[in-house]
Amino acid sequence: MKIASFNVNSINARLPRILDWFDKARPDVAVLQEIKCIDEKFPALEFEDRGYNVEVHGQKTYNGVALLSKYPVDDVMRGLPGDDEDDQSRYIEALVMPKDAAPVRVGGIYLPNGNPAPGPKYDYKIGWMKRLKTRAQALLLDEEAFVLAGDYNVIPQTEDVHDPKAWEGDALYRPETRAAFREILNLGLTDGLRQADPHGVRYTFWDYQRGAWEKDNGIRIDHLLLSPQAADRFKTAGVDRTERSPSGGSAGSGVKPSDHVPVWVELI
DNA sequence: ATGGTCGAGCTTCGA
Repeated sequence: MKIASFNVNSINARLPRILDWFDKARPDVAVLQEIKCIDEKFPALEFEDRGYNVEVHGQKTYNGVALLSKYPVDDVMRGLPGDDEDDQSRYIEALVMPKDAAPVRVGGIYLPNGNPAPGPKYDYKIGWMKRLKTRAQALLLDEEAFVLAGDYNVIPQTEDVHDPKAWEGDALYRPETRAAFREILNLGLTDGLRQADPHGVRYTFWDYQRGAWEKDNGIRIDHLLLSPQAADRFKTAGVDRTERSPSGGSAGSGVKPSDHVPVWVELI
């Protein structure tokens, strides 16, 4: 069972290229971030044609997440609990029920960027991370397999950034940010990409500016966190780096890439 | 050398 996460930076700006990736990668479940559209403008038919059940938590212009599953889903939750004032569409969760395997709960995450830091946007980010920790704690009590996948906007470790000095003080790399991420991991979750390749440099994002892709000036900010029951079913995980190439894809050639690439984990 | 790039939707903001 393959579970993928992809920050698409607008689903409608590069739909052919994204569909081309789906046809190649064939994830059983995918969570998408920064779809940048309301529910009604999400191209659901194109995914339903490929056999996916489509759940969307959209928003005009900014943010927006979706969860696509080849298997039936239940218990769909839109929005991260813990703050009734939060109207940003950054979280979607569902129980995925494969035919021949135990269910897996999948959470799709678009964690706030938080810049400039310090400031209100950074406070929102740290508050959101505390709410995510609370959600993870609640899910752990059920002792079921779950995967929290998405754009965490967190660079966990020094080896996850090309130039650590350049990122000092940034909301993605501040000590408080990394500590909040470690708190979530230390509940007992497994970082899927790290599990697949403990010492590998695997960036998932390259800025559009300053020739970051050409110079491989990347950062690792997209992550797949597994509950103990999901980690017991871990097979492998990876990063589809070629999707960042300007000419990547076949049906999608000529369509500009997202600034993120897909990440995925395979469970038994 | 203090620039440079995207996307949505409107002439700016967020990343």
